[in-house]
Amino acid sequence: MNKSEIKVIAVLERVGGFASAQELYQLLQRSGESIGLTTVYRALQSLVSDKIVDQLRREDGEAIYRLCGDTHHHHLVCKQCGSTVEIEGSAIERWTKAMAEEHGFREVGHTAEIFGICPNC
Amino acid sequence: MNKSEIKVIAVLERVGGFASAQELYQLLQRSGESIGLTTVYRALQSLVSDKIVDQLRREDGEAIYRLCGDTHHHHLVCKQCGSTVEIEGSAIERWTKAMAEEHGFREVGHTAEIFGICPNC
DNA sequence: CCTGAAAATGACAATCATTTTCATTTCAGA
DNA sequence: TCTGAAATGAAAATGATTGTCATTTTCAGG
Repeated sequence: MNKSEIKVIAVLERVGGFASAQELYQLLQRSGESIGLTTVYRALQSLVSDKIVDQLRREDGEAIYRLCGDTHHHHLVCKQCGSTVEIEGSAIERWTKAMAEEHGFREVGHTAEIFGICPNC
Repeated sequence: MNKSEIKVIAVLERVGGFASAQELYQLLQRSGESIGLTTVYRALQSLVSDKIVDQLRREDGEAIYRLCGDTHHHHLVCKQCGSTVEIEGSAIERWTKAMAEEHGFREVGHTAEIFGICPNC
């Protein structure tokens, strides 16, 4: 675990959810850290293979990362204005577990998002 | 529905599962079809938005496609080998509706996927 | 048959995330 | 202080996907 990895973990903590490598890089830049994009990618790879960070994919194929073991939440996203509401997802957790068990899958995770039009729009 | 889309559907039928745009393009070339890569991409986009084809992502971010079944389903995806199982998601449908109602959202849709390691891996 | 507008096509270039390369810097231990 | 391996990051390479645009095909109406 080197300095870069620690910096990356720190941003991920601040973010509190998923973020792409490019986003993390920009956040680090803005907060005055001197770190290159290449290094961010390398730190993320390393953290993923150490199972400290979870990696999955956005719909457009971009990789997104978050700290493992986060008690994560889900989002209700407005298609018009982009505002988001954090929502509770214990139903999803149960569904994930049930489906995984039914099909013999191990080490399961999931993604779930709801999008629509918010009351203000 | 134009000629290209029909060609693409035909290959997808032959493949019988997931394939990337590049793979489909090569298969079409090998079977003597005259079709450009751009056109394959366009046909796939169109088929996806018409819900004739399902699109999701390999672990490396490459998009893969296959013919839709007729029911709205979700996927259980193996992180290692990429094999997928269609799963039932009525719990998700209910959750989506409930959350949307609670927060006053209209015209809601959702995405949900479970990923893990399958019994064979 | 024509004919022209609209849709479809595909070669090529552009984009963008990610990876590779490689020269330089850091730093722990001798 | 010296030394070599690991870390760093700028820049180039890669590879999937998308955008551009000139050409071709389709086809309805004359």
